[in-house]
Amino acid sequence: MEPIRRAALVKATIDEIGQAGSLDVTVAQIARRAGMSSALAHHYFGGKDQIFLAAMRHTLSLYGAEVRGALAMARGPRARTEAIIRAGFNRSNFRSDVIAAWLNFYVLAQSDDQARRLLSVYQRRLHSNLVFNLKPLIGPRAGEAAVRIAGLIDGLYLREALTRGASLGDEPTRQVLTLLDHELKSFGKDTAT
Amino acid sequence: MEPIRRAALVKATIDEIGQAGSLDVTVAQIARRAGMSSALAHHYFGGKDQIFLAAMRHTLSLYGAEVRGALAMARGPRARTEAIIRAGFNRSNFRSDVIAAWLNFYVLAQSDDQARRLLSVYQRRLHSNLVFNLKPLIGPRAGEAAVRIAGLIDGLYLREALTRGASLGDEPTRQVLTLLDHELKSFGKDTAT
DNA sequence: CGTTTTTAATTGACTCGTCAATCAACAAAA
DNA sequence: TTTTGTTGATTGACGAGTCAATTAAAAACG
Repeated sequence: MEPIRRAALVKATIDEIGQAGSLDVTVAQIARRAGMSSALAHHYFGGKDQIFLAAMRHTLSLYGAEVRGALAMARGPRARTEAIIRAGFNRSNFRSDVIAAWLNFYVLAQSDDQARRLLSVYQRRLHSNLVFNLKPLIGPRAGEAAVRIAGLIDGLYLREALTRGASLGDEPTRQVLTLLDHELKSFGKDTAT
Repeated sequence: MEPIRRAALVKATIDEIGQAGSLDVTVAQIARRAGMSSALAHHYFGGKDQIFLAAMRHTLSLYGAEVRGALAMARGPRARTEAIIRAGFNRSNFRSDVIAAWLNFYVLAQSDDQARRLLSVYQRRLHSNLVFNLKPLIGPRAGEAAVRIAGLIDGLYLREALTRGASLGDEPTRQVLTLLDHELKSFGKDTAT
């Protein structure tokens, strides 16, 4: 029973946060949505914070899986870089519950050490994935280029996530791919330090 | 008295949110920090939400003033673009209370219409400031370039804001300026479409 | 100028609701 | 009968918002 209940609670937590837009949801709401009493939620998770963290971990691990999946499909460094970029702007990342999870994750990361560590794991993974695939293309400039590409992914995701109604799909992806082209073309031009 | 009290409450709200990292602060806490009773806070603002919105507006208007100030100092489109970029990474924007304000602002913008509108005003202002100054430099490509520059500003700000300890100052600025160089240099290269 | 009336500022005490967490008790499987 | 799953009821604390009552300032009046 335990794993089933835990999974149901995690799912319910994500849904509830998505609907509220914030972490301001009660254990009772979560438990009700998961079809059990609030006492049981406490029994399995110990407290509200732990439920939240489990839900965050779950959302992040889904994103990680997506990136890994996209990477597995692509052949060659250029295609793999593109795959990483496209994964970030997948439709699934713009479901309102996923958006809510990320934004509240950022808020939480200010004060909660576990959240910050979790976040930095995913940031580092994105960065090193980019560097690994950019290196064969542009060599030592891969590091800096990766910072820009990752930054642009984050920034455009944020804008897109907060602009209701105007989400026309792959415009952000196009923008990042254009940046990628810039980075590739300008390779070797001014190698001054 | 009224304007003084309102200002004190706004200030106290920003400080309190900064310390908590979230909007999870009580009216009583805010009022105490502002040196008055919670009843008075309700008297002047009507409710918690309105206090929050006033605090957000205040933070955002400070940022707006900063950008305007930086713009006034700069001569020529290139320098003005640079000024906008530098303003975004000003030390003042990385005070913990300002970071907290922005992150919680994003969270609020998901569900609160006033917050979303306020946010989009500032996004549009940034965008049109960039376009206006990029146009003399790169013509019709200014629009797309502005999206990328603004996106990178947002993304790198986010990273920097959430990376405690590793804030070494002007690295994000450098990255965005490098992007700006890319955008300027690649003008006219592939004018396809 | 002194007195009365009006208005603004201010609060302590209170209401009503909510919520996290606990626990004792019940059910059901092993 | 021991372990696991489950809940209703309860507790203790806290918090937003209200209100009647108090003081202080200002305006109107004679």
